[in-house]
Amino acid sequence: MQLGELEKLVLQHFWNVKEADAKQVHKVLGLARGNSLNTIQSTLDRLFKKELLKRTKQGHAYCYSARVDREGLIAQLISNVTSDFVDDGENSLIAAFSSASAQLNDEQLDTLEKMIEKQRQLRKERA
Amino acid sequence: MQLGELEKLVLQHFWNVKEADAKQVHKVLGLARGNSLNTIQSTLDRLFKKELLKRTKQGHAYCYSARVDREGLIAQLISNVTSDFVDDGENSLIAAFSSASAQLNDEQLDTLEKMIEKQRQLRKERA
DNA sequence: GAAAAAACCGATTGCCTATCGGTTTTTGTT
DNA sequence: AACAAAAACCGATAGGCAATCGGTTTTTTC
Repeated sequence: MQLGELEKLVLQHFWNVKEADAKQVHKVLGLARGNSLNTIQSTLDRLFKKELLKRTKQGHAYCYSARVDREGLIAQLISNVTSDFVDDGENSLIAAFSSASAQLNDEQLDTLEKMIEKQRQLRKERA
Repeated sequence: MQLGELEKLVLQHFWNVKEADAKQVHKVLGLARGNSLNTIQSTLDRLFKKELLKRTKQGHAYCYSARVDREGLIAQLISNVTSDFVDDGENSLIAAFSSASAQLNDEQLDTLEKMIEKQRQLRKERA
């Protein structure tokens, strides 16, 4: 799946704003870029069809919100873009990690390992 | 950077074959898909311009070979596709790892950690 | 120097994002 | 119910990129 500039901006907007209708998004993003309300609406619709946004009819207008969080989208994008180069079996994200780790230097490997620990910690706290 | 189906096939070919000219690639990949030699040539040229293949004039014809290995390409693709969503600072690959790790379950975190160890081991052996 | 091989050029198709204008549908108000 | 305003929907255009070739020019090789 291919994301354009405006689509990316809109997604990021919804990681800050929880929910908004086309008009509101237009006010925040569209005006600055000189987009018409229609352009924003189309983009919201495209993102909805891509299942990256959800929406509910809020009386008058669709109220959109993120369907995936930033981490989820990143993971999905990585899987998409790497799946053809990776013998999956189960998880192309893991496989991609594995492959890409060859590109990291020692210091970066350390960093990565620390992040794994941090993840584990987070989960313990939530348990 | 955007890769099409044929481009991916060609890249994978060069991870097996070290080097080949258009004719040879066509014989192996093109005929099976019903592509003309020209189509293969164009694709090779596009990949060359994208700096994913290198080539040298081998007397008569260009002889192509991979400029990036599989791991390098995967890393590059991950960086490309995630860089807009990640506060880089230095390495968008690391940042992407970090973000995407939130999507892994405990078992997958273990797997990932083991891979880091394996990487380290590999490097020790090479040192 | 002529035939064959390879490279190069330019055009077409197909897919996708961006962008809107205009029309239809929905809603909210008298 | 009737109307005006708001929102959704439809369809069209433009631009970018992969895929695909035909045809022409340039190199090679006898």
